[in-house]
Amino acid sequence: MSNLVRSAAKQRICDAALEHFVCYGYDGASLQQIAEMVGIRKASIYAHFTNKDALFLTLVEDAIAAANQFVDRCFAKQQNFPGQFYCDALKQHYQQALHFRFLLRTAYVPPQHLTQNISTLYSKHLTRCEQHISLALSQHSASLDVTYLSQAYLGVIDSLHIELLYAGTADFDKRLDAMWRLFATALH
Amino acid sequence: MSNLVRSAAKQRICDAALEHFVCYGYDGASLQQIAEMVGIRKASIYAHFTNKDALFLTLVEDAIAAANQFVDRCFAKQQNFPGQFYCDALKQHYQQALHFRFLLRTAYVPPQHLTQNISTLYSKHLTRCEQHISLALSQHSASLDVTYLSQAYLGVIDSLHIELLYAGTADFDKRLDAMWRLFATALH
Amino acid sequence: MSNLVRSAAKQRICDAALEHFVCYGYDGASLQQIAEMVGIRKASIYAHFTNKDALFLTLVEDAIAAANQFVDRCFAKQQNFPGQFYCDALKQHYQQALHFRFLLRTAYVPPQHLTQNISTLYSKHLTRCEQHISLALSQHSASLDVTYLSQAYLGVIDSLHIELLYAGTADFDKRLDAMWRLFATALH
Amino acid sequence: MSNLVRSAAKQRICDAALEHFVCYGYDGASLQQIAEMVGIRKASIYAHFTNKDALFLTLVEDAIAAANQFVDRCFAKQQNFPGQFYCDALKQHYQQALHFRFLLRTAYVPPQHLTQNISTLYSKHLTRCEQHISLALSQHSASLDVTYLSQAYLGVIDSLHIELLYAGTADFDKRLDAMWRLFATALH
DNA sequence: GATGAATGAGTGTTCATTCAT
DNA sequence: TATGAATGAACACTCATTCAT
Repeated sequence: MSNLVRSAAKQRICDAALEHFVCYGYDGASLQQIAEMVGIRKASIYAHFTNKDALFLTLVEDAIAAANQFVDRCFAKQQNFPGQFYCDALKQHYQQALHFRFLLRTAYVPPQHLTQNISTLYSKHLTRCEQHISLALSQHSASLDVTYLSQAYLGVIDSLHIELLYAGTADFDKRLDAMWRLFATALH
Repeated sequence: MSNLVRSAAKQRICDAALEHFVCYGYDGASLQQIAEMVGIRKASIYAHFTNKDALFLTLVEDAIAAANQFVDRCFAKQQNFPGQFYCDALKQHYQQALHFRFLLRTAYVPPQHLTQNISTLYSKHLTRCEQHISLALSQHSASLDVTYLSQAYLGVIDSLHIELLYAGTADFDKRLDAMWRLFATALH
Repeated sequence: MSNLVRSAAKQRICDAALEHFVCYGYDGASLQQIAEMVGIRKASIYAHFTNKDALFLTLVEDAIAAANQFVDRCFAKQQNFPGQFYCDALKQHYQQALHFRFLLRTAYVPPQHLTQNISTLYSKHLTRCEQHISLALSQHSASLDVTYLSQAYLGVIDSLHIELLYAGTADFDKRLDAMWRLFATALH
Repeated sequence: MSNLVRSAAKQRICDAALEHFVCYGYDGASLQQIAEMVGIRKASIYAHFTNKDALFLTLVEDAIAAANQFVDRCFAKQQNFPGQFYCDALKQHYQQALHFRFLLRTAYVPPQHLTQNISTLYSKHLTRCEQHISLALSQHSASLDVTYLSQAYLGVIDSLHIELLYAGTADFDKRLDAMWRLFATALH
């Protein structure tokens, strides 16, 4: 949001850092190794970010922004059932979007000293998801219990997220089928 | 499994370490601080555990064992619907059992170099959960689609876990109501 | 001496650096912070000074020049007793002239690798002070032991300097009264 | 005061650090170089001191304690004039006692962030000096203006200190003669 | 079983300085 | 004249681990 334009060098640092943080988490990550991935010296990172926290939080903000865009795009599509497109798109999204993997592990298990910041950012994303599903449900059928179903949908989403986070895409389809069948049943 | 009996000193280290790991995770934790919590010197930890990994994995095994006991006990109870007791007990369990919090964050976001070990241990717990719910479902009604509902139940559980991990117990009841209503609907 | 005229930017750097060095000393000072005070980038300092040493020594020279001017002006005044005006003016001078504070701490405790340079510069100032007081003493009364009293006067000055350096102006009057009474007694 | 006994290794660190700090000051000093002087690794210093500040402040406390002992011993001696022995002993003390050199530069020009601590410690030493000279003066002659002469004596001391700090022992005798003659004159 | 002392490797971070622009 | 980016060197400090006692 703040940095619409990012220098090539800065972006390369972000890309490398994202990959590294996905792998090792905040505490397990090392600026030295990130610098090596980029092909620069560790000190050069500080020409672009004031410290490790700033770099990490930049990635969090990026990931949140991308997550917002993703959910917006999914709910903008024409779909048979409320929220179906998002669920169906999750698997491919997880495989392609590194920042999504980053966001999952970071939102659920943030570094202790950044818990507050990250929670504030992520909760906004959750609210946006809730608004999307609420609207879609109310448009789908006037007789639905929107409050209950919205909560249930968010629970379904979390369930799919965890499947990806814990097991990757291997058994995702099975989980998706089960959870969606659960949700679709409740829609009738 | 290996240590049925544990010296008082060793147990005190485990207790402190558990609390510390829950707070900071494997990489963010420091043996120095754990020793301080116990009131011993850092080097003394090595009189009980060969290294940080061994201490951590001991806690993982403890947590898994406790999780197994917990799920066993829950499914041993008389219950109206399959798996209902476990869901209802989660909130209090989370508040009381530190090893449960530990297990959640550790299973979903393990330290990179222990991913394999932890996954192996946790997947056995998952299998046990699956067996419990499968049995309960088949005993509840012969006409149920056990395979589907078991998967759905595991998804529901994950959803509740994440609610606890991310938001604690604050909004847990809302999530529990929604997810259980979803599941109960599918039982009919 | 070298730069009779100084660009506005260069002078602003000098002003900020002086304040910063007064506060933190050579080793404790950071060009980064000095640049921030001026509102420029760190690299821009190098458009005006070849390095940190050059900047620092420029300030030393400035401070010495100002100290010379100050002692010259003081001894040019009509005064009841030799050197009295300088002593009386010290307190206000310390409060107003940052370069005086800078000179005190720098002359007495210089950075190790510049000790020689600074000592050379400052000793010239000391000699000038000695000449002033010697002349004033010999003009005051032909019967005075000028050599002894000059040395004593320099000692009195150092004593007042240290009072300012260590305790600021809080208890300066008390020290000034005592030292001047000592010196005045010796004049009779 | 707190550590009556100090392990040999810890004392060797103190000795090396004292010498290094005398030479380079707090900000100019490096734990790496101190460790090299001792013949240990940098990290080993932290087995004895929690950080650089703690090491430095230990030396300050040592130096203050030694300064207190020194002034006590000097004023315990039989002397012709109040405070004469201390003044006469300063030169040799400066040559022999590294902690005295350390105390001079540290008390007059302390590292910014420790100014408060050091000032508190040093001012107690100043008070002790003042009490010594006050007592000696009042015992020397009932007709003396003890308040004025005590202040003057402290000024004389500062003057001698600065001579040592700035010029070492080279011209000390000249300064001592002049200042003491000044003070002795005032005693009559 | 516990610890004081030590250490090699590593941390994030700051430093003064350079250089192409 | 100014600066964005980079860098080698150094910084204080923490890490898990070892070992003699």
